[in-house]
Amino acid sequence: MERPLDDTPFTFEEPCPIRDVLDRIGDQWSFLVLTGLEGGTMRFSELMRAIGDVSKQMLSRTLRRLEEDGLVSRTVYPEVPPRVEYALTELGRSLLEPLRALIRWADDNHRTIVLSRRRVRDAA
Amino acid sequence: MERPLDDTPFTFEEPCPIRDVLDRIGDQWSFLVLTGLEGGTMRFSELMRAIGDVSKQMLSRTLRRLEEDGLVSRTVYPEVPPRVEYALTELGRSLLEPLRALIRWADDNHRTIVLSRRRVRDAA
DNA sequence: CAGCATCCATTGAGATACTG
DNA sequence: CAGTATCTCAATGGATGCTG
Repeated sequence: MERPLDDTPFTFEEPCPIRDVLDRIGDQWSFLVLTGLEGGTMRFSELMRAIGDVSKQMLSRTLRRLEEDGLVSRTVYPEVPPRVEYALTELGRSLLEPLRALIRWADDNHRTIVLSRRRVRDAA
Repeated sequence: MERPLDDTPFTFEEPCPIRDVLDRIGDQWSFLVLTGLEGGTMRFSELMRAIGDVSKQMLSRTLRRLEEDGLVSRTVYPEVPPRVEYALTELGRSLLEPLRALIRWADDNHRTIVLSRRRVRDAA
């Protein structure tokens, strides 16, 4: 919910910074795009191959949103055939830091989570 | 997508730990619940008030999943009226660490993101 | 109080086809 | 090559009412 229960006329753009950020990187692809660009500039099709199972539809949408948020830059080279390169901005790179901490945690604890899930399932 | 494009018979439960974790905390409420429990044990209705705009439906679902994953513990006191207390497990508390780094980043950079978004919108 | 069942609205995401 | 447009389906999430 963007709005509280009552209809107080909020003047802030976004009620909660963290929700806003998590909504973005929490979607299916933003995170993968961000980490995919970690190594440097990439073209649309390169990103597509790197991620593997993303449709151009979703990759396109995701990149556009990341660009809007200023996390990713987009450079079009007016050639034929067209070439478009994506890269992390300074802001995007800075987000990678806390993201890496999360990745590390996920790697370290995923097994435990899967086992916990299974235990619950088996009990049911 | 849980599966790659080809139909290689994967035997792993979950192909990608990070996606799996982000799917969880990336949903609308898990993150709020986790941080809500940061201060210690809380009852269902307390959590509800603390978060503010979550329905009991969603709070219930969220807690159940977090419990399944072993991030939150649930203790039922057989009283009338019933009392149920939720708390972070050791695992849950450990997740809070990298999460806090993300929160910090969000706080620090949210303004920049909002401004970037607006700039793009205004240009259009 | 806690929380499940049901129903409904919104959004996410895939497939496909078309364009500069 | 790098997208956009359209359509469709599945998953998320909200509202409400009922129960132990």
